[in-house]
Amino acid sequence: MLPPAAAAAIRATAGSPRAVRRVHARLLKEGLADLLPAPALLVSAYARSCLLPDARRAFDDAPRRDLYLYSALLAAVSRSSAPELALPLLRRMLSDDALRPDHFVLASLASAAARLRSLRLGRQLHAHFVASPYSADDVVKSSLIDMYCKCGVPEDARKVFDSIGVKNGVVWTALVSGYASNGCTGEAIDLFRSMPERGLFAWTALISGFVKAGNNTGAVGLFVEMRRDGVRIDDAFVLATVVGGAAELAALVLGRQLHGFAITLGFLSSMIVGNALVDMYSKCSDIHSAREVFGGIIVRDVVSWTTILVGEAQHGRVEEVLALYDRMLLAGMKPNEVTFVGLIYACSHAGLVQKGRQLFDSMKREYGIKPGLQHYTCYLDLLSRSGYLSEAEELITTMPYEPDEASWGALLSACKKHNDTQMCLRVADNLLELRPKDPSTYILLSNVYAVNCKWDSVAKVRKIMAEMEIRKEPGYSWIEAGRESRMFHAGEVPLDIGEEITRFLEELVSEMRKRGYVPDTSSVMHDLEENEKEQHLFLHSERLAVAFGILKSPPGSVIRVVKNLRVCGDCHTVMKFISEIAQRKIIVRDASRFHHFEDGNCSCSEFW
DNA sequence: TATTGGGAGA
Repeated sequence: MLPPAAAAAIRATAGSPRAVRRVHARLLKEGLADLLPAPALLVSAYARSCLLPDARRAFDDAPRRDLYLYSALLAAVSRSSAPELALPLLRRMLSDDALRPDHFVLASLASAAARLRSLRLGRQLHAHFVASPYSADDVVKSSLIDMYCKCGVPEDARKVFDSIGVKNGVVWTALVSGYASNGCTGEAIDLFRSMPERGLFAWTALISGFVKAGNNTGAVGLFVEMRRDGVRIDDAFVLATVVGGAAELAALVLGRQLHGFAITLGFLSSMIVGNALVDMYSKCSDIHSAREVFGGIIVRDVVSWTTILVGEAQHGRVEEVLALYDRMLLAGMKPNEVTFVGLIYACSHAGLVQKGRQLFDSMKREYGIKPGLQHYTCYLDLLSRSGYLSEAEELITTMPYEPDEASWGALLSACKKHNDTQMCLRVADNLLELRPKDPSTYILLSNVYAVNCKWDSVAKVRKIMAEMEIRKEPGYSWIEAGRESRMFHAGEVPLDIGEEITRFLEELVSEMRKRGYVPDTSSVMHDLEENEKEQHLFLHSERLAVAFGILKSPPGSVIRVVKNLRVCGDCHTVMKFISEIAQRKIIVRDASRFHHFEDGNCSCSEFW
């Protein structure tokens, strides 16, 4: 038996990699490392220090594999970034060591199934659990509740919930969060209100569920209510969550208020709040404040670095992105798969083919990260945008993933841009076969076929659109004016100030024409006369919003607009003209990136 | 000896 003092020493290492290694070395030297329960304790200690490879090694070095050892490693694996590794471990446990899973093992496996979103595995575990001697265990039940919610079937979670006699806080919050994140707002609120005690944990679960379901306005409202209720904010999770909601809403005024609030509560140096604020400022087009907050985070992790890096990338600041990456490596930080999405994306939007190629290679070679479909799509975009069309086509057919709508779409826009007619038609046919979901893809396809006079294909595209009842999602844009935000819909002139806006836009257009503006109506899908098409463009929502902004804000201030779709080519041109004529900096966040318009130019260098 | 719920990046 391991002396109690030695067991206590292992437990006391609490998340410090150096301490675990030191204690492990001492145990080896004193010949205690194999005494039970040292192996299981070491596995857990390594796992708590985020040293999964070391935990695995400790597992492999153990003289005997028992349930304790398995449950320690399974708990670590199911919490890790690769929960799928729990499955081979389970098979090994069942066949090589002939061990039956107990409630500890079942709880961890259910949590792995939740993270893998594997309803099949989850249901199998549930069946096994019900037939096992542990079928009354509430910890496994809370894990199953979470699994059903994460797999999108909160009604099944409810059945497990109802089977629990005395419910603790974990059980309640698991289901509240599950209802909310699946968009079952009413159920979430009802359950929340019927909780015997509503602590910070429950509020955080509810609010984060709202944010996950995209109900950001609701989340902010709940946060206000929580404050009114006088709930003490002991930890920073809820702030990070609600700041994330403000980021999605692009609500800069609200975001600034939350920032001030974080300072008041003393969470300014908190990493998770800092990370959320960096993302919020970046999504609210205020990249300067994002940089400032990033500079103030004392202990930065890979998420902090990746957040600011992706922010700079979306704002088109390639030099900053590459400089940040160097600083990140110098600081000893290991980039992950998200970091590489940001890096390759930045290179793609700046046409840095060699640099992007080098990064794509180093991801696998130096960091052992297997490129995902998203990486291939970014890389494909980089090659094809920069004119390496045949290499891109070769890549799309040889890459280890089935190309999706985004991959073919990227290739199609590129060969359209580079006027490779034959390839355009080949790619378009492939894309059409996928029966894309995104209406803008059909617009692109229809344009490509129309330009090449493939009228039968144009007809086919239109027929599919009609069949699938695909209509282009209506465009809308919003802009913050004072404390509230104002929304503009394409083609709809607001009653109160519409006249003022249209008059102003007309003035702008006539000045633009003097400077050489010719409307580009190729993005208008409808069968209309040319002047009617121009009228359509004239009322695109971002123009209404920008005109409103210029009219209603102090001269010289920055105009920030958010749009739900991508800006069309013509609006992009118009924004450049307006920034020059009105002498205003205009920042538009569209569905894919940011455009900073200033003195007739855009930060995206025509890459979007 | 171990197990469950809320958090930040695409």
